Amino acid sequence: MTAARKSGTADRDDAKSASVEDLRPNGDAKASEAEIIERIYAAVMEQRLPPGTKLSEATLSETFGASRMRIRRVLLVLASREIVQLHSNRGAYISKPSASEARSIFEARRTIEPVIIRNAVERVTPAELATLEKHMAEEHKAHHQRNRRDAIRLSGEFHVKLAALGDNPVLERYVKELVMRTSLIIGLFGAPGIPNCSDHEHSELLDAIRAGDGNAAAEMMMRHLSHIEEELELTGSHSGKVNIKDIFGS
Amino acid sequence: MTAARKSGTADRDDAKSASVEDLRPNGDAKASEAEIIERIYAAVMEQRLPPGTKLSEATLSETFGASRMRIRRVLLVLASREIVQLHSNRGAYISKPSASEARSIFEARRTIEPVIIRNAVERVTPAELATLEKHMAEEHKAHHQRNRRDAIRLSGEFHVKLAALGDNPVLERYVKELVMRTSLIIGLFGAPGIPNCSDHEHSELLDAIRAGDGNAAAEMMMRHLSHIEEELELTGSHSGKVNIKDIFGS
DNA sequence: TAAATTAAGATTGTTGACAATATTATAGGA
DNA sequence: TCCTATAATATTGTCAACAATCTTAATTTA
Repeated sequence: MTAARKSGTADRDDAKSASVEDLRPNGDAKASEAEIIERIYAAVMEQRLPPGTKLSEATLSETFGASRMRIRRVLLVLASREIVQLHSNRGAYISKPSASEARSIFEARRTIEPVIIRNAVERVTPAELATLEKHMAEEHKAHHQRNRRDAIRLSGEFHVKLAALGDNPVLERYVKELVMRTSLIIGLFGAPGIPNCSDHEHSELLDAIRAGDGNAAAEMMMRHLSHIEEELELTGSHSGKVNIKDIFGS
Repeated sequence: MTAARKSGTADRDDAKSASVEDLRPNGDAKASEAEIIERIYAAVMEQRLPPGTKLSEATLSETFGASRMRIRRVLLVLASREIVQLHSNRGAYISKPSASEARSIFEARRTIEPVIIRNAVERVTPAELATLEKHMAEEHKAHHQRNRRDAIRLSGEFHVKLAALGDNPVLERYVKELVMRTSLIIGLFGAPGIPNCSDHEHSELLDAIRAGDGNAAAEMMMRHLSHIEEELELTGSHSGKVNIKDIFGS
């Protein structure tokens, strides 16, 4: 398995350093299907499972103490959410969104999230706002401590938590999926050093919500998402090179 | 099975008249997984499978000549799209969206579809426009011939075909799912006689596209979706009565 | 008669073994 | 030495039988 790195094709195989065992230090207790999905979600959000990582049934089965059939179902669900890609007779791999898909995903987010935050402004309770503020504090902390993993995860979760306040389960689900896929995109197209989602902008979003200004909040969200996209390198040429640097450069 | 109708609880059990065999006159040739899903999609779109219909594995297995395992996978995919609902140990049923879910779905459509049609206006080719016009002619015809099933299906498909022109596979997929669920909503909350999606408004949408006026198209789409929602009876009280009348009243 | 209990039947959930395919390792030839 | 062909291994796909659960029918009891 280690020898596979030597081939320098660069387009096809990467993300072989990461393995499924990274899902947790020791996972042996049998987990429910939803729990397994949630753990894989978390691993993707923290970029512990980079795009292209193979998820073999046997390994997952061991890791989670679940039968192969159950793993199979999990993989099918993840595939239907476009988090993993199923290759016939070849197994399941963490999705590698193309630059084109990335653009579609960001357009989708710019379409949906401003509407959600506008609803959230109207409906948010002081308690919910406090929760968001607490979340942002953690985010800030992780960012300053150079805790990359937590920072990435929390940054994404902020959008998911916000979406939960929009009182629309349908759009909420879409945002959750899109945030997840954005995490993959950042792994593929994000510059290594640069923070992908500045918590300062999250702070401004909260300001607008606190002020009860739906329009400002929606506009800020739009800008925020555009900024994230702009910091990526979606210019067609490379397709799977950047993240290799990322892996070795950290 | 026929005796089950006698119970008059009205909230729980309905849609027992429709059965899985309605999926096609005679389906025996073995179909691929995607084909099975597509056929069930079509049946839902034409309201041949009303909300609440049970999809038993054995019957589906026979109907499509597929093994039970394959049927199981199909049902899982449909469940992940929220077209069917899986009850543990009790089987799969065509989803019955609540009034609240219905409102969320329409809000989602009003969020997404105007953006898509705006993109479509910019990109549409004469050939694609001709296809849409042809589609609308069929729709018109079915409507005038009082061909309820085709009218319903074509009306939904119009939105799906339009979404395909938006050059955003992500949003396109969401629209497809939402249109499907809208079909279920109309089955549950739609008034029996009234047409649910006047083809005249589709015609106006095409006019705006033809004129290259993105704003007008987007606004028209917004109005159109609002009209569809307004023609439903989403006022909380009833939950599964209207469609019984629908079934018997036609 | 109606409600509750029990038994029979049908449906779903799960397991393990087997078949088909892909991947890797080995051997042979230019 | 490098490339090709072949064999061995590992992984995924499928099936059929079994277990668990729910639904329905029959039976009993108040």
